[in-house]
Formats: sequence, C-alpha cells, structure tokens
Amino acid sequence: MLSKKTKYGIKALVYLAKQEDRIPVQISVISNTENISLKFLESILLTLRKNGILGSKKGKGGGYYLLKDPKDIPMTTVMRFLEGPIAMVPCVSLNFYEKCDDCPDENTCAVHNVMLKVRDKTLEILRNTTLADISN
Amino acid sequence: MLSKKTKYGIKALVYLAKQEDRIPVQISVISNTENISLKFLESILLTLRKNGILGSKKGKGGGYYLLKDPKDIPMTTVMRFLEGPIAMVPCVSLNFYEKCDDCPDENTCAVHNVMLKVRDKTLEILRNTTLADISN
DNA sequence: ATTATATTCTACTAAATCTATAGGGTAATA
DNA sequence: TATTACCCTATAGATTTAGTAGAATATAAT
Repeated sequence: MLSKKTKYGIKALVYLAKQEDRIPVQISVISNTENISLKFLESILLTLRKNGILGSKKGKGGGYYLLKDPKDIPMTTVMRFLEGPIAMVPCVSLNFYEKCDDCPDENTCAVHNVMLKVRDKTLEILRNTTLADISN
Repeated sequence: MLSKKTKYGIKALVYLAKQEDRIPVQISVISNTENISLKFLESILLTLRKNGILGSKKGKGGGYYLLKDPKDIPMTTVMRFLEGPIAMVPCVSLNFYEKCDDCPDENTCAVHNVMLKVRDKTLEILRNTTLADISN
C-alpha cells in the first residue's frame, strides 16, 4: 500500500502541474484544496524540492512550483523519491537493491522470480506514465 | 514492499509444494531449512490454515500440508491472505475496498487512475501465476 | 531605512500503528 | 507420554503521520 506521504505528494504534484503558468503556489493553498495536513505536506514538498522536482520561493508571493515540464516527469521518479523502492522485495529492486539475508541463492528463490516479473510490469507502466498523463 | 510475513509464507508454501506426497511437514523443519523464526512461522502457517490453504495434523507425525494442488493456488490468493490488498491504494482494491477520506471524487482522482492501471497489470500476473509455477 | 507581514525552512517531539519476534501454557493425537 | 499444533500475551523497534516552536528570507508598507 502507498503511504499517505506518496499519495499526498502525487496529489500536490498534480495540482502544480495543472497550473498554467509557473508562479509559486503556497503550501496552504494545496493543503486546503486537497485536504492534506499542512505540516505533513510541508515536509513532503521539501523532499520533492531537495530531489530537484520542485523549486521554491520564500516570503510573500512565495511557494512551490514545478522545475520541469510535467510530461518530462515519469511516475517512477516521483514514486522513488516519495515511496522508495518500486519492487516488492529489495532483491529485485533496481535503485534500492539489497540482498535478502534469509535467502542463500537469488536465482533459485521462488519469491525473487515472481516479484521480478511484477516489478517489470509495474515499471513498464510507471515509466511510461508521466505527471502530465495523470493530470488530465 | 512485501512484509516478511508474506515472504516467509510464500517460502513455506513453496517448500510444501515441493513435497511429492502430502505427508505433514513440521513447522520446525520448514523453519530450519528456510531460515525463518519458528514462532513467527507458526503464526503464519496458522493463518494459512484458517484460510483454507493448508491443513494440519497434531501429535507425532503431524505438521502442515497443502490442501489443494499447487497449480490450483494462484498467487493472488496467497498474497491476499498474507499481505492483504494487492492494490496500492484502498480505493482501487477489489477485495479490500475503502473510500479515501481525503478524496472527494474517485473518478477524477489522478492517483486513483494510475493505481488502477498498476493494479490491473499486477493482478494479471499474480492471477496467472500459481504456487506450482513458482515452485520449479 | 525600517518595520511588518508572509512564507518557506529546520529541528524536535509525540502519538499511533505496524512489524517481527519471543514465551508460556493448552489441546489434540499417535 | 511424547510430540506436535494451537492460542494468548507481551514487547522492542521501526515507521508513519503528524504537531510545535521558531529561524530565515523575501516582499510590501510606512
């Protein structure tokens, strides 16, 4: 299951993607229209900024804005920054690989092999779906 | 990410599926060969039994055994009993549906719609993969 | 220039839940 | 009577989802 962090993050990104121009939108505005706890959203947007997806501006007229065109932001990127691994087991993760300590051999591990398939299909979708796609 | 519960559960099921005959296997045997905490595995096998996947027998020569042919146990079933929902958000779950309290309209929710696609593809794989498939 | 205001940013805390495991005792059965 | 599953409880640790308090910074008003 997606954490609320990820869900809220995506919602916020969609909100920003729907803005025609790139003028900063305040956290409180997104928080209100999307029913998201303000402080929680604050930290979410911060991590998105630190990962180069969002830009920010302080003071009056400040807020957050997208740094790239929504069609250049694949959902894989968003998911990885917010949720972490897309794979269901660390041992099939591309970006967060970790060896399972209980498993002697990945090649013969049944779990490994199903989850590899699931990962591939999931990646296929998320890679080919951009923020622009889901914002319509 | 899969919980260890699910992962261990699958491993145990695979172990049982590999047995030619259906004679009961003791928890401790599976626990030892698969590097799984005994007590944890105990509770896992119990839930699998209560959900009709496993049978059990007490006393000497007792243990757990599969109730059905491995090829008749799709991974969707296993996953739902162990992990719960397969979907990434409750609002696109078939068996564990729940309305999102932050979301006024599912049809126009961006998150809802991507995750619906992901769910469909994931289901497609897990439905068509049985315990027999992953036990080779 | 100075002050006020609006906003992000940072750090610390906290409650609630979930995860993974351990312990001890009971019930059934060979 | 030994063996095994069954059941109940507790718990340490991690994670999630926030809340609190204030610092830093940009703009606007005076």
